[in-house]
Amino acid sequence: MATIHDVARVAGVSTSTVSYVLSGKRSISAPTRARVERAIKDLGYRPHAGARALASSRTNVLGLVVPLRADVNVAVIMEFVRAVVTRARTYDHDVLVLTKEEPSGLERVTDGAIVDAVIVMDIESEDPRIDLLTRIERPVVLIGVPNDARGLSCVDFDFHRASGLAVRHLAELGHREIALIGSPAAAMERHAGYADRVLDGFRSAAAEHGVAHAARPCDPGLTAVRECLAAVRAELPRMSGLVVHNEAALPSLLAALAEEGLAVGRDLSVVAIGPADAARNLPVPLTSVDIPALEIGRVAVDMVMARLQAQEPSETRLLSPSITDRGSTGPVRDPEDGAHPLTAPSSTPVVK
Amino acid sequence: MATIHDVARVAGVSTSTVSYVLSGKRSISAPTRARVERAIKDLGYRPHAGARALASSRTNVLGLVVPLRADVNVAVIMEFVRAVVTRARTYDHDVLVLTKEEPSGLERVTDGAIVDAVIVMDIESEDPRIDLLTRIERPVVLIGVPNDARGLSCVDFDFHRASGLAVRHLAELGHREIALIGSPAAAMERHAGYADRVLDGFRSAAAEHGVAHAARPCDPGLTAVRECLAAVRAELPRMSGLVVHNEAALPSLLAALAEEGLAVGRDLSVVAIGPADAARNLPVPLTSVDIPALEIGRVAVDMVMARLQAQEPSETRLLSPSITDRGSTGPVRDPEDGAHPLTAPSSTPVVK
DNA sequence: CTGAAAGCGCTAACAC
DNA sequence: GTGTTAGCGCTTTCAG
Repeated sequence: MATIHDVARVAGVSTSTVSYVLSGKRSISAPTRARVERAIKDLGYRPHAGARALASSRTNVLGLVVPLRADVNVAVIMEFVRAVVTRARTYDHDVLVLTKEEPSGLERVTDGAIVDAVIVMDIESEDPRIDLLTRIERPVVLIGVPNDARGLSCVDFDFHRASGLAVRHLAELGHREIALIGSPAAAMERHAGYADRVLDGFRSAAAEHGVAHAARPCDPGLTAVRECLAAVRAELPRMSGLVVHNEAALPSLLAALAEEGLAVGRDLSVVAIGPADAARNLPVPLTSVDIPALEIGRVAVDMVMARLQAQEPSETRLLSPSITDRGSTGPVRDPEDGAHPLTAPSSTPVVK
Repeated sequence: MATIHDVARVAGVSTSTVSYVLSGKRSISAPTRARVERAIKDLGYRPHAGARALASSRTNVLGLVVPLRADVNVAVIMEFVRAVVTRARTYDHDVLVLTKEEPSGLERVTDGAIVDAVIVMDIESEDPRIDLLTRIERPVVLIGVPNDARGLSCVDFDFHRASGLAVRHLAELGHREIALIGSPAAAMERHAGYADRVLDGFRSAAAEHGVAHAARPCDPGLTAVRECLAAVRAELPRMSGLVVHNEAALPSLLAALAEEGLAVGRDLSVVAIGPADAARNLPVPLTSVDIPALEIGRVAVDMVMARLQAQEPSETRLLSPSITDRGSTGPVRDPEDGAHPLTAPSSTPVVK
């Protein structure tokens, strides 16, 4: 590989001139610049990343801590990664992936000057890594908001308002008894972060709109979903609207409802909270509050890069939710209009 | 941050001794080693990655090219990434993610000495990147097998035998008319790689076992699935077994079959080809030929590391398929036993 | 507007 | 078994 010396020789200038042409940190006369650029092109020169990192203490690499064992969310995580990698490239940075599972991966890459800054995904309310993160002397941005951020910057989707929005949507359609089908119990306990906030938002919005409500965690299997529905109905006999924050359980939920002969959008309204394509690629497309993973990843990179270029105060940014109607919700059915869904299957037969 | 000089000073040795303690490339007396290790710990010393890379021309970073826009497969891709990152750590390497979409990401990181070697996912039969890859003067391992590997090493799941195995399973249960529900048409054309091989394996195994067969690409929606089933039945009126190589369409497929009142495993046998948890977390768990993404990723790293440590000849490794019975297949039903599924719904009513 | 040269922190000959 | 030292390729003062 050609070095900066080769370029300098071919262009008939000094190595520092080549360096400055590359960095733009001092003005270069047009003809000189042209000769240097010519030489660079001719030689196919690329600066050696290690040498550059050594001399400048900048690696142009961002560390991204990813929860690779995440039970649910695979799709969302991929979106984040995609967004972060793509956005990082616009700042001429690459992305090094660290697993949440490697105990001291963060210290390793920050102390070893492997990365310039870090983005940490999947932050829990009482995340045990916060302490360590505050000690890192490099820009850090969290995707997720812990209870006490200790001066670290965060970005996240506003899950509280997201479930509130779902509730309002149902309430405005006249639904008076609605339920939240949440993440699997295990995830709910662990990821207290967004699971908690979805639950809070659900409850306060339901109270605000004066609708009766119940919430249940749920596993992805059909049996679990059936049990979950039964439990909900025991509490809310006239339940007519569902908010589902559980990507993996959606197929089983739709199957369970179909079994009962309930037409989604007519007999029962369903709003999902999750990535848009999880809601789209189902037997019945679902109205949903889409998690803007791309946007979150983009913002995370912007924040971390801003802090790499200048000393900025820490901040927390919450992205606003919006709802996309895909037809799985509708006005509550007038009870006079026919038997109650729970009592007897609706008029839409399932067997054709 | 402490440097190797600080360590040397504190331990009362020369920097080279510290370096050799770290690398183990020459023998060090026990007491010296102990003093050095003590100093390293006390100072919290970590070698500077850039300096090390500059001096040794090894970065301890692997490049992984990921298809971030992949239409299907998100789960499989995440598994690969997880496997690669985890395995790379056992060789003290980190992983830098590149997108398949960045035009010359590979040259950039290899020419710039950002990575030591590369693993490239999602290889197509006539992959346009092959040419470029052969030009890289670093170890390269492909996940996927192109028609002409031009001396590059490859790992992949044996998709040909995988669908063959699915067919054999159905044939042995007595099914005489079976169909393949494949990837979306778009993916089938693009990813010619595994999609083609699944199709080939399906056809030759069907011919070998003397069963009538048909194959169709399919999109994930319910409408698309219904049309696909109808098309298949037009060709194979007594179709009783399905091989599905399309993760995203599974929920809709199960919904469509339920609509018709067909009980999976009884009235119709279904074998999926895909990641295990896609087959597990469905309303009806599916018997499937599981794609061993973890194993593939692991092997890819092993292969690339072997080539980093020594000059090895190129090779292609195909991982053997095996089938996991989750109850979605069963003996073909005796036609005398009742009306044919297509003619009239089976005896299992759907509305309860 | 350009050049010379001093490091950046580490590795690996080359000594002994 | 250990120390000395010459780079690795680049950035960035310091000079002009």
